[in-house]
Amino acid sequence: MINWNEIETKWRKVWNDSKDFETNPNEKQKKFITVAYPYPNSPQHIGHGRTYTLADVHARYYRMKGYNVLFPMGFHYTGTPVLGMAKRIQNQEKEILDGLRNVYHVPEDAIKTFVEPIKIADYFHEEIKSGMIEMGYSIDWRREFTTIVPGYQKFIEWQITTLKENGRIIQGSHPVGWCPDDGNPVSQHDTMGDVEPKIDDKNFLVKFNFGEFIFPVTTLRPETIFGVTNLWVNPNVTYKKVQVDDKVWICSEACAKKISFFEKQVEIIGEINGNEIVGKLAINHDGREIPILPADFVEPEMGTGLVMSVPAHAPKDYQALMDLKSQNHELALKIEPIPIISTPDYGEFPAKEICEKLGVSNQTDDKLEEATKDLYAKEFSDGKLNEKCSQFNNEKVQFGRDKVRSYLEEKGTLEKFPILENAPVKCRCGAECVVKILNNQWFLNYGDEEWKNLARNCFDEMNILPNNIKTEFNEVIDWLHERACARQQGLGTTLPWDKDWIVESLSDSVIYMAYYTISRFVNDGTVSPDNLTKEFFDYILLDKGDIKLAASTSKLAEDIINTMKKEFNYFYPVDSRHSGRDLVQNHLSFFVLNHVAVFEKKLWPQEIVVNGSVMMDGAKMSKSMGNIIPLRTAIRDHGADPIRLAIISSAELLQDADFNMESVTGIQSKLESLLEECSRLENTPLPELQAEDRWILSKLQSLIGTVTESVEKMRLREGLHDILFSFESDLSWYHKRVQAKDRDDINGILYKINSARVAMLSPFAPHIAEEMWQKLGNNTLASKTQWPEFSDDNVDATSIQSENLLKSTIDDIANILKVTKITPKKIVLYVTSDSTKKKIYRKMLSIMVGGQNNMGIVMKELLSNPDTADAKKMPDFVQKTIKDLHSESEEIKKMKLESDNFDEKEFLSSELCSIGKKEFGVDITVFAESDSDIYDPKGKARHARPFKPAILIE
RNA sequence: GCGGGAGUCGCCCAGCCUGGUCAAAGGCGUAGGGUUUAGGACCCUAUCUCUCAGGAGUUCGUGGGUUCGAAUCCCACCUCCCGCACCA
Repeated sequence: MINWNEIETKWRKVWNDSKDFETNPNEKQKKFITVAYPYPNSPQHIGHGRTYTLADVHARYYRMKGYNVLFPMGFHYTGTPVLGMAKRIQNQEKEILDGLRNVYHVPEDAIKTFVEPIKIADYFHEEIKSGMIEMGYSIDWRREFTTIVPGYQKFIEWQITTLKENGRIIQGSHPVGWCPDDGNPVSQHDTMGDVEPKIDDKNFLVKFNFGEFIFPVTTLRPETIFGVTNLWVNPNVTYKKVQVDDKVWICSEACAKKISFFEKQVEIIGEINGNEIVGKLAINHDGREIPILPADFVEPEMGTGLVMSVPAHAPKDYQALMDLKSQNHELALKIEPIPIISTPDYGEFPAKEICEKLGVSNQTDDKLEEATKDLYAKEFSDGKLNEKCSQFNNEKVQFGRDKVRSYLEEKGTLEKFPILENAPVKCRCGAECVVKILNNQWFLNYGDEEWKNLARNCFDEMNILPNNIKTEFNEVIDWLHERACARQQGLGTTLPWDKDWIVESLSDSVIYMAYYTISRFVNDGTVSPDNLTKEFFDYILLDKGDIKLAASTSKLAEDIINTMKKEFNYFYPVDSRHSGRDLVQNHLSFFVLNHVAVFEKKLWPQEIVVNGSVMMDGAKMSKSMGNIIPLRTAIRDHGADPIRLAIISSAELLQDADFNMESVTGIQSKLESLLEECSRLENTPLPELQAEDRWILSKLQSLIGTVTESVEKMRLREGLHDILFSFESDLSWYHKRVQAKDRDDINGILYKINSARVAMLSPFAPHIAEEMWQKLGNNTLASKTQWPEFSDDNVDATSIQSENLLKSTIDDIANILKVTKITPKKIVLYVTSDSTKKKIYRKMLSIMVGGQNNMGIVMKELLSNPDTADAKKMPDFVQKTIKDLHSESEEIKKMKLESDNFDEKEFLSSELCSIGKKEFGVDITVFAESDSDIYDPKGKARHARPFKPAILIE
């Protein structure tokens, strides 16, 4: 049994002592690899470990390739979650305390300090950092920071100011979930049951004129304004007369309350009964008179408590109208639905059709919900507005809706009426949350086409791994619009020009990688945060202004400024940014958008690597399921390397990785046996190479080639599999061959093979690879050795073909034995020696190497050449050979064509006899077709073809 | 609705990017054998169908297409999973 922790601690100390991962600029080419930093409100679990592990493998690989690799890390303190946690801890809420004690195993005296939000972040910061160190991540810790240290805040102030100066920030209003009691915005962490308040801002308020009053209704479908036949009011409800700014609205009391949060002056000044309104007329946007009718389905809590009626397209409206008609309601009898949308699968009156189809009985029928949902979806996706919609005639509903919306907005008859989609949402204080429209909010104007185009430009030239996620990025860029970049609470940096606001957490984490390049100077005291002025950053990061200005405002010596500037210029741009796929829609896209908004093109990011999440035994990890394994626990129990490999080997980049114990133990035993093997091997000279030696060394070359390619493309699962598992089958064939010959001189060859394997394993499993490397007798570090180079020269084409011949011949013999079920007494092989056949074979190779395999064409070619014209006499041979070659890969065909003919008879007699005897227990004799002493009682010899010996078994 | 991903030989899952070496790796299960006092663990062999000479047939969600050739490329359809914001 390996003591993983002991080995790992040992090698971590060696790395640490030699400061291998502390990276400063030098004459070598650089790679700047970064991962999205963690938010420290819980310990990291195996899932978090994935992104960091992938990035670490990447970093370690490039280090071995000879690059000067910078792999830094920071901690994202910005935001509100720890605030909510602290509040809950202060309230002694059992749920969170239990979680801290039982799931996260936080010591009691630490929990006591958690009433202070920063203490929570500090605790988990250290916890996460320790885990990263224990995982063996090759991070330059000298550059570490949190996002609330003064230096970083200076940087963020500079960033946000620069964005504002560049015209990227605008001001406007937007809706948030809001606790009326606390007077604060609420997010997931502030609500009971941790529900995210979801705001539907596709809901609109449309105003009708009603005498001196406004008669407001809400709708999700503003385009249906053209099909309104009447309005609905609940006759049993007492409505309020409400002074809203300079107008008086009639609406429900609930509505009055809602709009009071929409930045309006709201005052209830009177009452009016629903039935008082019934039968009266209101005026729509273009002056048409619309009668007001009674309906029971109208709920005062919904919207404004008033409804507009579009009976042609809204099943509820249709049914309510029918109900009234059946009561011979005088006004209702005069009303006919006005169809305004034509939809393929429906006739003129879709609402009527669907109500009749579902057999709706009256306006309180539950089936109406389904009918409404179906019809809305169908009309949205397939419907077109008709001529009743005047200038919007022929627009598809999905586009027309927005046009109608802005048309009405301009007329002043429509405004936004955002609602809480998942209401009721309760704040932790117990109050029911509402939607509040915040005015004067600051936005990053991601909707700006010119900005989007810069981002598209950047994406086009960037390497995105895996490549198929590129379309998703394009989608996100298309779809992004203004995004709030400031909040009123939480940790972070205040807006320099508006101290009421704090820079929002997703906006202060977009170009901070630049800060890594200079943070070590702040950390070691060379400069203090006060020195980091706007002019200083302008000069260092944007090459704006000049050294004199930077020096005078920052009060720093010019040579210090120049050193820092050089360091930034050396490491920037970011060569690779790693992150989980959940950040595609926000962080990674913002990362690009902000880079293109701040930096010139040569400093734009070069690559993004996106990975999927981690499942636990096939299930999603979650606290409630109790299947979260803290990373540090896992390291302690199983070792860092086995966990790294289990994460890497279970899925390709974008797929969800499944973590399970079997794979961990499987990997442990694999590593253990490799370690044992390494301990047995010594660096002895290579023996004189035999066929199988040349073959396995060729295979090693292709292993190096494929693993290198895999790692370059971050297909780490594939690469790791090739190193650890796929190559095993080649090795076992090699051992079979060697054993059949009773050889004991292969130590040097195995040493060479395993040295390459261990070196390639090093980025994946760095600790155990060092141990193996040492056991192989090296006194250098595996992590500092050169990545094995693929070399074409070491690929022996002949040995690959001959080994294939050997295997296929053995397969053929086994196949015959299986089918015939005879017990062999004697096996005889006949190889072709016919020079005509060989000539034809080579000629066919040359014809077929381009992909040609049409019998007619091949034959024509053969006959046109006098050397191979004899093919006419052996069409059977030609046909079978086409089949043989047809199933060979292009690569092998080329190899065969390029290499000289080798002597099949000699090879098979010397190589097949030993291994064949072992396999089948009888002697194998090999004849050439033309041998004078040939033993061929059944006339099999003539069937022999190149690389396809004829076989006789007795 | 919009967007993304997936559907493979009893099950899980690779292969698809870069078409031919694919009846298709690996694991599980199943069957036979070995080892073991027994159990377990381990090792070997077999595992789509047919076939007493290395062969043939039918398979990779469904239906088309491109190609000499398709699990792999293109189109359509069906089914399942995930994300849709001011939150890290």
